[in-house]
Amino acid sequence: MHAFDVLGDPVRRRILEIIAPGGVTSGAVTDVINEEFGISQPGISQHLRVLRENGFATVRQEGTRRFYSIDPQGFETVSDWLNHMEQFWTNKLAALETEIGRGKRRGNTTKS
Amino acid sequence: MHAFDVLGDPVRRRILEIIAPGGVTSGAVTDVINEEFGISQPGISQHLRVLRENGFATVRQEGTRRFYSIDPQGFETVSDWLNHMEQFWTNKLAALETEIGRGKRRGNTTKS
DNA sequence: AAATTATATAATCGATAAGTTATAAAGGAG
DNA sequence: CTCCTTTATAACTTATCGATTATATAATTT
Repeated sequence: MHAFDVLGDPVRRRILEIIAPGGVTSGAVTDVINEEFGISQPGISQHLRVLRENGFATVRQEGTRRFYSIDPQGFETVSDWLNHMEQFWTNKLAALETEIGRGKRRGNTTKS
Repeated sequence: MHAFDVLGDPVRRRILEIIAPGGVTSGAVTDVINEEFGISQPGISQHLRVLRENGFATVRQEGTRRFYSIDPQGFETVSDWLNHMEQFWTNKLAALETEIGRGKRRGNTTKS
């Protein structure tokens, strides 16, 4: 499974947000995800597995608990590809914003 | 379909690379993708549609040809989320690199 | 007008991902 | 040792995605 596919799932993106501070137990993740998405413990465990196996999460086991943290590895792949493409879309975006900033401003809220 | 899912497909990522310079015809895209992935014209057309409908590509029609270019919009979504998460994984990455740079390799537990 | 070129859409099919329920494994508590 | 707790895995089902073939649309050429 490609790194982008891993991030394609909203549950997995949410899990990454939850474990971002680091050292979050599987159970804590399960509580939040179950509350927000209504999916079962095994379903969540499988998402955690996907994150592990694709270098987005690391685990530290302590007794019966498993503490999850973000693994930067997985992010590198997506970051690298985006950086590779970035010159193209950021140029376009910058050009677009300049255009807007010049002639046709109406209700502009941002100072620059 | 979420922006990350759009980028999850290798064919679509390749198409974006191809149209990155801008003003590339559907036919030109088809030639390259067909050569590299061996998939048919309709298959490629459908990928172009996904890119269009999700704000990753724009089209300019001229006669019977359609010229594709990158639309920065789609990238913004993924970029925003990654920036939102970035502090967590870049900190970790930086820490990791510093550690390696100092030659602290004792107790190495990387899975590789 | 008919044929050709360029591209998109429709219908369909097979693979796979994401969920479910049921169960296993393994560490503490009583 | 037996019973919870915590987490993971297995087996299965269903929905969705990506491909194919066939066809439509629309501009251009003959």
